[in-house]
Amino acid sequence: MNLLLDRFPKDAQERWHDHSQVLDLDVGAVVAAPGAPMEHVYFPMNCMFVVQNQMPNGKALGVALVGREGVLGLQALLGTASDNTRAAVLVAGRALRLSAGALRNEFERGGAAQQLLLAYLHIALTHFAQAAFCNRFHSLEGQLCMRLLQMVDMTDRSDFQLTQAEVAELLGTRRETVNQLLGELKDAGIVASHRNGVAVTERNGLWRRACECHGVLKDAQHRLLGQRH
Amino acid sequence: MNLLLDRFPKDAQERWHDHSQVLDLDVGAVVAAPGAPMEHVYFPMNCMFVVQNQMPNGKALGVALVGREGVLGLQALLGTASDNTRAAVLVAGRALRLSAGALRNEFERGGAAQQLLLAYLHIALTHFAQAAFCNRFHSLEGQLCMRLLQMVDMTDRSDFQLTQAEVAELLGTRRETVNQLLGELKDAGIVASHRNGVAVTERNGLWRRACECHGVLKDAQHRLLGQRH
DNA sequence: TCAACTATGTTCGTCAGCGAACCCAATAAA
DNA sequence: TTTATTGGGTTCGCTGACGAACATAGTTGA
Repeated sequence: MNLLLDRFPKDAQERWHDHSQVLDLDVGAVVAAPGAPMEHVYFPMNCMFVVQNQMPNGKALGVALVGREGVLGLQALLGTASDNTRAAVLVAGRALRLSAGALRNEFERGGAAQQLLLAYLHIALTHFAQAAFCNRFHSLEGQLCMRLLQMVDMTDRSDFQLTQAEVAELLGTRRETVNQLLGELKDAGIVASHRNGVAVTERNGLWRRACECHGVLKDAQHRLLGQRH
Repeated sequence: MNLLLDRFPKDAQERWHDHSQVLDLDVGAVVAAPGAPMEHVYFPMNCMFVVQNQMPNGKALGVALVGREGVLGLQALLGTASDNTRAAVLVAGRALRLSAGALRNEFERGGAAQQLLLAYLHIALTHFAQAAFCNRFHSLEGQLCMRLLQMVDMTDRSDFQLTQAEVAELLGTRRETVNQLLGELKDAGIVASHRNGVAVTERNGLWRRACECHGVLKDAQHRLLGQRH
């Protein structure tokens, strides 16, 4: 059910069996917080996570979205130290949760599993670097459309339960600005927004207004993991 | 001479001996380009690199500085595929260049060397995520001061050979804006700028105007690698 | 059913940084 | 020396996004 998990060798998946559970996650659930070492990693099955960089003062910025083509929490591989990463559920659904220890053991065996994890670290680096670029050069409209597009493509849903304030935190902007932007998209017939939710009605319109990062990240996914067009 | 290299086990360093050379690098030399897989990694001894995210259209943004406390090019570990990373020499000097193959072999042995490389990957992720945050929230003045401060701290020099256009490319802005900002810093007696160069005259002034990222990145370095004050 | 809360809409002034179009000084090349 | 090139300095108008201060509408619960 998770495209990345499926690519791991069968024997690795079997070894993980006793160290993993399928969880049902609600919107807003926090699965990683600044200062708390990761004890699990999460393979989204049909849900989605936001990875944020959150500073001590509380300000946060979304730096990547993780859906069924990825995994959340590879920091667990990199040592025990914590960082400023925060992660929360953006789209409710199921995810497979695996203990950091089991992941680490598999990694240390080397082989295909290690390769795959390293490749996904490359993806993570690419996402973060692209987020930097995007925040420097791209308009908030472009960013909003790009993120919505990612959400649609990564979940095959078009209706999302999230408030304008949550979108604002994803983009690192004010709720007022999000309201403004969503208003324009609504006028253009691209989204419909009800209380506590946004529904994408015309994916193409989003695509036209989204910044180039959408394509860049899709390409990277394809190039580094050889999956999805 | 390189703080990270020093921390590798002696036997690893010996194994690397035949696969590495000390190079003298000039300002502007390009050691990594988008689309070209990394064949070496570089441990700066007294020089410094900029890591940029460069898009196909040429626009680029600096996402990290690498000095004698780090290493450039760990993508070489993550697979053969290339990404949008560009890296160039920002401060001239010496660096130890190691073949990607030798690094990879050492990594696959596991043990302390692997741990250290993974920890440094964590640093790289932190730098990138922080760059995203910084470009979203911090003024260009704050960013410029932060980068200059990093340059001073990472090289123990205070005079840098770089044009305003190069600084502009580091920050992802226009040369005119850099001119503006440097003018203000000059008026405040914090830097002196001659043709083709910027000299920091009052480090404290920089520190006062630098954005919080300076401290964040220093902390991360300390926390994740346990080195430097 | 009235109050408290949560979420959405809207407006107005302000400003950092952009884009474009310049001129001038220093250096390198002829 | 004269010319060409490279780098520094400045100006003006514009605009995306911020900050603050609101008004309104659903929703929960006492």
